[in-house]
Amino acid sequence: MTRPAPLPVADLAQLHDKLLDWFARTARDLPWRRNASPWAVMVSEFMLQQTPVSRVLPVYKAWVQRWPTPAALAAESPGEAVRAWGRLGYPRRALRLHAAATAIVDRHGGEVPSSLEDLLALPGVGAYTAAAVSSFAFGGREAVLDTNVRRVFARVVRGEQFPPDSVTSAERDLASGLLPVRDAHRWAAATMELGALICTARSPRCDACPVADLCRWRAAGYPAYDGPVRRGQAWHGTDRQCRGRLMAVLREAPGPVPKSALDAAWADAVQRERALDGLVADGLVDPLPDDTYSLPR
DNA sequence: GAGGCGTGGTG
DNA sequence: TCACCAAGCCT
Repeated sequence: MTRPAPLPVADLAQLHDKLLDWFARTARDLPWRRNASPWAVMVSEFMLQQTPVSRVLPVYKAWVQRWPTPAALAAESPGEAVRAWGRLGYPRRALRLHAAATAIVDRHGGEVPSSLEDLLALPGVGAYTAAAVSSFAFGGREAVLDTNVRRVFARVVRGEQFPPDSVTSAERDLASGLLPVRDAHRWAAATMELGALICTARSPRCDACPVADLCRWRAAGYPAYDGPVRRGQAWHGTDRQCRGRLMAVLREAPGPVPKSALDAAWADAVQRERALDGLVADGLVDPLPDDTYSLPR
């Protein structure tokens, strides 16, 4: 695998200046960017994992109003967190955010920790979220590698349409090497914003791109992605769809539901039982002694 | 490391 | 229409 030549220092300086300037002029006014507390930033990052901004906005606002601190969330049942998660998807995130709040109260006196190590030790916090909270909540200088940043760097620096399937050490090294000495947290937000709004996966708006003149993918004539075929996520008829139906029944009920209510949500009994067992194993559903089911208490 | 895990907007 | 895609994490 040949590596692209490193970006000349002059080009790197231009990249920094142009992108930071573009971001300063055009950044979206998102609530978690408006002097939000570290906890609010963490809530937004959990919600934004694999979920678009537009769908996160209303749920985020309700959450930070209802649970303005880790202690406030930790004082509730995990089931309330799952219910308030609504239709954001991946409800295990709600469970993990609740567990993270509890850990923050237990281990950090109720204050979101600022070190990468402490953040990574929290449930539901991986490499991306730890770096994002460090950067956006505390102004830390960390390489923030999300799907947007990876695509931007693949194109602008490596000259390729898409990054590899999973994060490589080469990508981490590249991202670290590109970090500006100052304003690294703005750089992180700017590269994410460029990927989200301009350098998009399907139809990039190169005419509006502030660094189009530096982009190696553009200079190379937009060569098509040359790598393994990426598998789409199956959905119709899968256990995931079934789990979603069962969770919807539980979310919408005010309390425990009879087994019959779950049975009515999915026809295939074998698959339904398997999915329900999985939800119980995940801690998303509590089977009660009277043969009813509820969100975890 | 590959696969499982929700949901809805979009080209 | 219907795959594809979206600020990943965990096992």
